[in-house]
Formats: sequence, C-alpha cells, structure tokens
Amino acid sequence: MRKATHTALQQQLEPQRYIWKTARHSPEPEELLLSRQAEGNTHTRTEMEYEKMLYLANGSEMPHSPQLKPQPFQALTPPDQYSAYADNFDLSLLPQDAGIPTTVYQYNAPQIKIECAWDCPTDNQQQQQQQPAPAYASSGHQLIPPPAYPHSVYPSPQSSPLQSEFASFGGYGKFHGSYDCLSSPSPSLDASSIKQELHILPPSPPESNCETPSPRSACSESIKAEPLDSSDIESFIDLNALLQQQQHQAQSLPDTKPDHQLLRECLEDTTFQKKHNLRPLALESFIGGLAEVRGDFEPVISLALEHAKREADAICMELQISQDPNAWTPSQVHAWLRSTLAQFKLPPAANLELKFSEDGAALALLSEEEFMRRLPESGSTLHAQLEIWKMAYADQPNSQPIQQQQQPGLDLWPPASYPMLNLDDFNGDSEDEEEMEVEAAVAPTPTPIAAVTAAATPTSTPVKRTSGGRTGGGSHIHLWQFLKELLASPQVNGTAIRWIDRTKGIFKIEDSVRVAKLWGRRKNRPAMNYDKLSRSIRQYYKKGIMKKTERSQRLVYQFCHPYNQ
DNA sequence: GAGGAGGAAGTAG
DNA sequence: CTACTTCCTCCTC
Repeated sequence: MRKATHTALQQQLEPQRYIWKTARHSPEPEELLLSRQAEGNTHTRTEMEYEKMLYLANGSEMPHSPQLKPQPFQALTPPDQYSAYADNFDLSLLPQDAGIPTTVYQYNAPQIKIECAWDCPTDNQQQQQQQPAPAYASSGHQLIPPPAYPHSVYPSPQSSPLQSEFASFGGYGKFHGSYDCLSSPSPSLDASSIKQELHILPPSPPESNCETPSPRSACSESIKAEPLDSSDIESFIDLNALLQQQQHQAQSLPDTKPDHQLLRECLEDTTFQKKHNLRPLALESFIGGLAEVRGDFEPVISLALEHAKREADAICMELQISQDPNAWTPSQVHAWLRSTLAQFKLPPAANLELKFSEDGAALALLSEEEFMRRLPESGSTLHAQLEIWKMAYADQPNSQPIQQQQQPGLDLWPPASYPMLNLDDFNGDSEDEEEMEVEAAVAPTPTPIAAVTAAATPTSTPVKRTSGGRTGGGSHIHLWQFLKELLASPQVNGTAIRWIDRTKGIFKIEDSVRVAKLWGRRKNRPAMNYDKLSRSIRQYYKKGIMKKTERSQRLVYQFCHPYNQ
C-alpha cells in the first residue's frame, strides 16, 4: 500500500522538469528549455515538500503517515516527519471580499472567491455570509489565488512538449481535476504563475508580454515552470483541491454541514507560521519585484543545467556517444533520437534513418519547425531535448568542440574564435523569436573543421585564435565572421542573406534590416542599423577582407581571398 | 528614399 | 592599436 502510493507519487512527479519556453507565437525570445528529472531516491527538500503538498491537497494518504485522514482536523497533524505539512497554510491565502487585487494582470476577482469558483450551492454562500467573519478575513494579507490552468490549455503530452512538460510538473498537472470546475468566463492569471514567469522570463520588450491574443490572459500564454523553492511551495497550496475534497466529504456525510469547517480550522491554525518563521507572500513580490526576481534566474538555470547534464551523462554512457551533439555521427544521432523518443514515451518514428540523415552538427542546426515537419508528433520534444543537450554541453567549463568530419552543407567558417552559446543570449531583450532562433542556432554551433583548417594552414585564414572556442557571448566576433555564420546557416536565417556565387565569395544581403539587427544584438549594439553595418563592411575594402563586386549591385558584397574560402 | 562611398571622430577591448 | 561604431556628406539608382 505504502509502496504503491509512493510509486504513484513518483509517477506524478516524474518526469519533473523545469521548462521555460516562449510560446511560438509570442514575440518573446527564442525558447529556452531546461529540463530536469527527479529521481525517486534523490528528492531535494523542495521535492519532498512538494510531495507533501500533493498529499495534503489531494487529501490522499501520505506514505509515512497512514493515520492521516482528511478529518477531523487533528488528524492532519500526525506526529511524523510530514506533520508540518498541514501547517503549510497561510491564512492570507484565503479570499476575502475586501482587498482583493483586481487591477494587475486582469485579475478576475470572482474566480478567486471560493464559493463562486467552486460552484458551491447557493445556500453555502449565504451560510458563509451569515457566519461571523473568520479570522483570516481580517488578516490584511494579500490574496494568493489558486492556480488556474484548465485542462484544455494542456491537452496532451504529445500536443506540445512544453505544455506537456509543464503539465507533467506535478504542481500543475496533477491538479487538473480541481480546476476543471473552474468556469470563469473571463481570463485570469494566478499570482503564482505570475511569479514563476517573473522568475524565469528573460527581459522582454515592453510590449512583448501581452501582444498575443489569447482566450486566457495573454501573459499567461508564456507561462514558464521553474523549480520551486520552499517559499514558493508554501504559497502554492491548492485551496481549491482542499475545498473540493471537503465538498466530497460533505456529500458522503450528509450530516456534516458543508460550511468548510475543516478548511477553516486548517487555515486558522497558524502554528506553522510560528514554527517555520513564515511570512505571508505579498503580491508586491510578484508585481514589483521583477528586478529582484530576475536575480534568481541564473541559479535556477544552473540547477536545471546541472540536472540536464547528469541526465545527459547517463544517456551518453548508455549510448556510448559524446556529450556534444555536434560530435555525433548519423548513427549516433539515430540512437539518441530513439532513446529520447523512448524516454518521453513518444511514438517510435518510422524511417528514422531516412528522416534524419544528418550528423550531430547538422542536427543541431535544424529548427524546431524542421523537427516537427519530419516528426509531427515528437519533433518539438526532440528539438527541445536537443537544445537542452546543447546548452548542457556548452555550459561545461571544459567543453571543447570535438573535431569531426566536414559535412557538405556547412561552411568552413568562421575559424576557431566562434562564440559558444551563452545564456546571456537569452537575457537580452528580444522582439523577434525567429531572430533569437538564428542566434541560438548559429552562435552555439562551433565549426571545429575550421579550427582544423586553420591549424593545418595557418596562413590561409588570418584570424586570431582564441582558446576554448568561447568568447564570452560573441561580442568579439568580427563582422565578416558573423556574416559567414549567417551564410552558413541558410536553414536558420532564411533569406536574410544568401550566397550569390559561393566560389567567388559573392553574397547578397536580402534583408538588410534583419541582418543589421542580428549583428547589433550579437555585438550588444541596440542602435545598430544597416547604415552602420554597411560602413563596417566598407571598412573591409581597405583591409582586403572584402571588395566591391565587379558590377556594382545593391546589397551585394564579395569576400576577398582567402576569406571567400 | 534607400543604399553606396568615404571622411572623421569616438569607443571598447 | 584594432575593429568597429557613430555621424556625417555626397552621390547614384
């Protein structure tokens, strides 16, 4: 019994991943996905506490406290190690008619009123009104509304890996039943999710957050999950689930008055606050604390990356492949794809070898759209996982590009001073996720062939070499190198820039604005435009890096030898 | 008007 | 010092 319960819990929690990704239609930066799988016997404190909340919120029996029963209230505080869970209620979490914030994020006050949101009988409402105001009503604390993620938003694990992973993160996904009865006609956004988003989101352009129309709050479209720390968990108790549980009890026990007595008793008990020195979670921390919250971003990434690395290490050992996706051979790519499909219980792909003939380096350059085109059901998940692997590898301090065979579609350039993907890329403001995709796909892709070439023929490419292939975010990249990057990744940058005569090094900038913006972002020059970029290009005339084309054409430039190699 | 060419001064590593 | 960046004027298409 106890084992079975615990197994069920593990199933709930696993895979427990931390995902943050911008919705595809959002103007937010390109997706940044990090995942993490919790291991049953290595639960962190946060996970343990979260488990407890699951038990408490669902009214189910906790594995270590068989005597725990939904009622009476005293039973909620068994003398076992989980006993403190019943204390994890903050009275301020309760709704109150006065002081409900209604302005920010289009907060929908009626939805957070327990009686309304839970479709309780009218007499219950009347009863509530007639009863003396409970203690919490005068607490003056900010209200933390319950999570409001309707099922329909996360339809199935396959429909969107982000959504599914988000849903699989126990705190949201396992409370669906509780939220199904929410039928608010207007959008809402719970404060917990707001804080999560603030925690996770890179800085966004001012208008980017709410541009996208949505049946729910536009802001909530880009909800991100994150590893919750203990304070977050304590603010995350599902009152709705608890209330629903009590409703069920009321139905099964007709003699019991449906007056939420149990809940009230639970919530009036403040011993946990004293015991754990807890403070109510103020709404200001959600709304006004953006700057502070962002400060927590990097540790979260580090934590998630750490787990991603561990996960990747295990799979690398199992598959006998490099940790660097760029080093994979086609057969290793297939092995990784199959392993990932199995890991996520995705349908096995037929003709995998035919659909993915690339080696790892080429695979790493594929866009999510391309993955989804080849594997509609699982492409997005595979792409997301690959991004995680790339990030995990790029984050390794000693990660070195592994030399590999040259592949036909890839350019030899730029040489070894290529920047690796840097998390800073995701922190800058971004208004075009496609551009971020270009950067994410181009920047992190080392071209070790070039390093080999440069080493073999040191005079062939007059480029300074830097150690480790990392240049701290790409600010040291030369313009001609950057242009070669773009030219080498046509599948990513599309028609912004293209070769006219590859052998002569003649290329054309088709979208000058876009190229300039990409260049400006890479160099952290927000004011960059094509005028300036072209001036820099013209400086290359003197330096012998570029030259005017024989027949002058607009937006057409030519690399000099040996830069046109 | 957009883009090309180039001078000149400023900036950051 | 280098490699841009920024600003500018003039010219061409």
